[in-house]
Amino acid sequence: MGDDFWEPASMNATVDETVATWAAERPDLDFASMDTMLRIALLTRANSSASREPLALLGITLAEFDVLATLRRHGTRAVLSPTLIARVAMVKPSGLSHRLGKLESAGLIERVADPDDGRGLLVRITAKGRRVADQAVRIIVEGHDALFDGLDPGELAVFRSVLAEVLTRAERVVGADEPTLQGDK
Amino acid sequence: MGDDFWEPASMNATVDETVATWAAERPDLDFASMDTMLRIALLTRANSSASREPLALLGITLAEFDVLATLRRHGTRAVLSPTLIARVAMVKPSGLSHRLGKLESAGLIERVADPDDGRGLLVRITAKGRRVADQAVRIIVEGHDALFDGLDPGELAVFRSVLAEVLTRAERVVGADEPTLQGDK
DNA sequence: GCGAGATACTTCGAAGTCAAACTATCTCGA
DNA sequence: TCGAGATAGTTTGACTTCGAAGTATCTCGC
Repeated sequence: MGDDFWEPASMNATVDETVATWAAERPDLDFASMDTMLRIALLTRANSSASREPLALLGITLAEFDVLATLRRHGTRAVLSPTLIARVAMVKPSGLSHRLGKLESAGLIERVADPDDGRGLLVRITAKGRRVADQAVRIIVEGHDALFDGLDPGELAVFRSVLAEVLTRAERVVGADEPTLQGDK
Repeated sequence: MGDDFWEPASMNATVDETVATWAAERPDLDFASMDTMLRIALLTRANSSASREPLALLGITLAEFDVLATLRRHGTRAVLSPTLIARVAMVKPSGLSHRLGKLESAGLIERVADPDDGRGLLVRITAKGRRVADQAVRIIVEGHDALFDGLDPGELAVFRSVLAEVLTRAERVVGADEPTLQGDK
């Protein structure tokens, strides 16, 4: 093989190439599942990439959107504790403090003392934060829709049911060693 | 709704809850695609999590496995340039230097000067690196297989074809703004 | 009441990645 | 042959996240 067989290459082609080279070196293994999981990983990555720029225009990162969205979708006047937000957003409390700090500096949220618990805080989204969240979620949803628009409804239904099943299995695997699943790096 | 409705919660349930709360607050938007993409993102995350521990037993991280695997699957005596590896592994050259440094310290790879290009290096996997890569890929493949084992072949075929189509679309979207796709944070 | 242990959140330090700057070398036209 | 511009790889600095330690406050049995 030459060694410039690597043009920019599409993601689908990258997966094909990866699996093909593995299969040639390790004919004893079946790489069909790896093929699928590689595509899923690349899809996740591409999707995150695609969101980054439009969100940056709104002044937030995807990580910050996660937090802002959690607040926004729980209602206009909802107040949530950092602990709760961290659990839903699947971030460690230590990481959340930083995100909340940035969101607060940007005037998108407010932290106030919890009147019922001297240790606790309550996080509330501001009017500005609500506007940003509403614009952001529209962008996110449009991006997602573009990926599935026009696909055969029957095939899509199968896709979703298989996905749910696989996710259930993945959970069981992770949960086996580790009661709470978290971070991937 | 109470505010302790958040037990550990399964990933599928987390997605259901997220989409349901969004739908309640923004009935003007359709969250079906977000539902699917959330599950895909969580699956990616869970899958990475699941690999981390077994790979740690072999003394490598998932990121290092990416590099080691790239070398391994290109043949026992293949020598690749860092630039090529970075492209295939979709890492910036700056990030790759660090990974190669760690792999070299661990004795899993070697970097030698490229005889044909004074600027370049050639990276070669060592015998030890090959052993680690072979053990690691078996672990990875077994993990992937567990996610799909026993599913209906017809449904799986549909799942894979939809996935490939969606990945193609994702690529087009990203590629529109950005010639090379990369990093997700 | 009181004190031991649990819980809420933050801060600090370590690790990993990217962008940008830097050094060295190569390519190619004049 | 020379030199301008491209290319290979590393280094540095900024940023983000996690784990662990730290501070403050709550809970509950005595």
